[in-house]
Amino acid sequence: MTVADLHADHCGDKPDCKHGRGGCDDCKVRLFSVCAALEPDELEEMGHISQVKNFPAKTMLFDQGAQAGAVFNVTEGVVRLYKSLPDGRRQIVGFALPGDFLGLALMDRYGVAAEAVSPTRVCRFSRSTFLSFVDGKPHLLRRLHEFAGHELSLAQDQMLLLGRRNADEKVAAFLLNLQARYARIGAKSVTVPLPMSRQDIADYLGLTIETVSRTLTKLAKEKALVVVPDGVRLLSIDRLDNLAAA
Amino acid sequence: MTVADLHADHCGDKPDCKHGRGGCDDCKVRLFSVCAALEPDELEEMGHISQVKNFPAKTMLFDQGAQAGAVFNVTEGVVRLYKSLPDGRRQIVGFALPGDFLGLALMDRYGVAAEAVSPTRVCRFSRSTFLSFVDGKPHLLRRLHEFAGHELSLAQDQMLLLGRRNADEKVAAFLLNLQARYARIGAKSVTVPLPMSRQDIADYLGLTIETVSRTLTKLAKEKALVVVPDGVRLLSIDRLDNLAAA
DNA sequence: CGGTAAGTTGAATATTGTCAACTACCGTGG
DNA sequence: CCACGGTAGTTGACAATATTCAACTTACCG
Repeated sequence: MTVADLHADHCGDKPDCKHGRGGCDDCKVRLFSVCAALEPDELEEMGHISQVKNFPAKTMLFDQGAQAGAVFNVTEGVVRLYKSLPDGRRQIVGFALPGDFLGLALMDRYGVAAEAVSPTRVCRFSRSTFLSFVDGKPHLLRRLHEFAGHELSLAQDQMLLLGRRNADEKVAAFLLNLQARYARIGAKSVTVPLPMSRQDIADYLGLTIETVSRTLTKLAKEKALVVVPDGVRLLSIDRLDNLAAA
Repeated sequence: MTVADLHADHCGDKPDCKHGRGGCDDCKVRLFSVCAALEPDELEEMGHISQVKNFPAKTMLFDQGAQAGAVFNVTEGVVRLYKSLPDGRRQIVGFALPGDFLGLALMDRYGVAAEAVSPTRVCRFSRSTFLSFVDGKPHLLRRLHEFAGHELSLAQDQMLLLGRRNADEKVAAFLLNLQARYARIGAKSVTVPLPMSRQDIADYLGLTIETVSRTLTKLAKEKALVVVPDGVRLLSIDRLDNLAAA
């Protein structure tokens, strides 16, 4: 897993394109994903019921409120998960990175919409097939539940951020958080790629695009970071940590 | 289940007081709680491993970050779940009502703190005992996972509220939400009890106590509601719905 | 009663949002 | 290869919403 995997190479612009190569055995995210709970024979079966699929940037994986026909395991790329108000205001509730599972709740409708931020590759499972697969595999269900618990915990952190932190703190926490998540999947670096737009960041942090931009400029002036193309380089983790202080 | 059950009668001020009476059979929240997934014999066993416990208002059930020694099923009362920043800022991430389960994630540490808002009664389970109990009962684990998925969905709604709604919309959504939750547990009424303080409401909505107060006054002036002791009476659901518009 | 905690209201302030102009970047096509 | 057009991002001036600080009222409990 490298920073390069934040962008899946894809076959032209076709949203689906099955690659013959690569089963679950050499899947780069297997150990971070729900699949790590599986025995070798189960993993084999998992490979049979899944379908590799590519989504170019800006394409939608599924829409909020739609019948949940499938669940997904992200293997490459970045996905934004969001909710919208009727008047167009948008709140991004999370960015899914390689290893993340979409449709964790296993509910019959999607609670959020999902769009590829960068070219994305996923393992796709029909929801009903996946449900049958899970049935009778309590260890997999336990793993899914662990993931859900983790998601819930992240959501609660984000509530604290949205409700009680100012713009500086929000941006600092966001960058450190993203850095930590990249590190977990093996892309440890002080240069944090930001494949998502300023608007995405704003909609994630409950700010406007202008405030995000100003805050980054301010942090750059303070020598806490440098804005680079499609990312930031963190200069003073201390300074940022201090702002983000959990 | 009535509005009265939002306050548990309790034995003096002792935080623990086992009532001999009442097993799971005549539990008022059984059908709303995780227990509804259980077979009669399992329910019987559940009764044996649980302990009824009372928490007077303002007492803490558990603290953020503490070793998760127990999980709880709330049967009466209201509990606030919150996270705090080092400087004292607080974000309430949810209010638990009768039927709600605390410690759903089954993680080894509590991610949030929990305090009784009103006198509260719970079924308490040692976490390890509960884990053993769940082990080998996939239908119960499924039920817990459903609850977790629901919690996650609520958390995402709350993110949208915190990040993208103004004060009026926040308060209106909060009141309607609470009314709907009371209705689900059988306390349907246009008079919405507010056992929690204005500070609690503010910390839940990402506002200050003054803004909450002003907003309620404003909505009262608009004849959308009337502020009554320990609650509000909703006069114009339409007007509030319009503000809260999901 | 008297004292404390909770809630309301007002005036001033501040942070963030809005609107608008401007700049940088990137791919396309002449 | 450079010009063009479009998108994304930055910056500035001003406005608005919510916060802060403070006074005051009300309700509650001993």
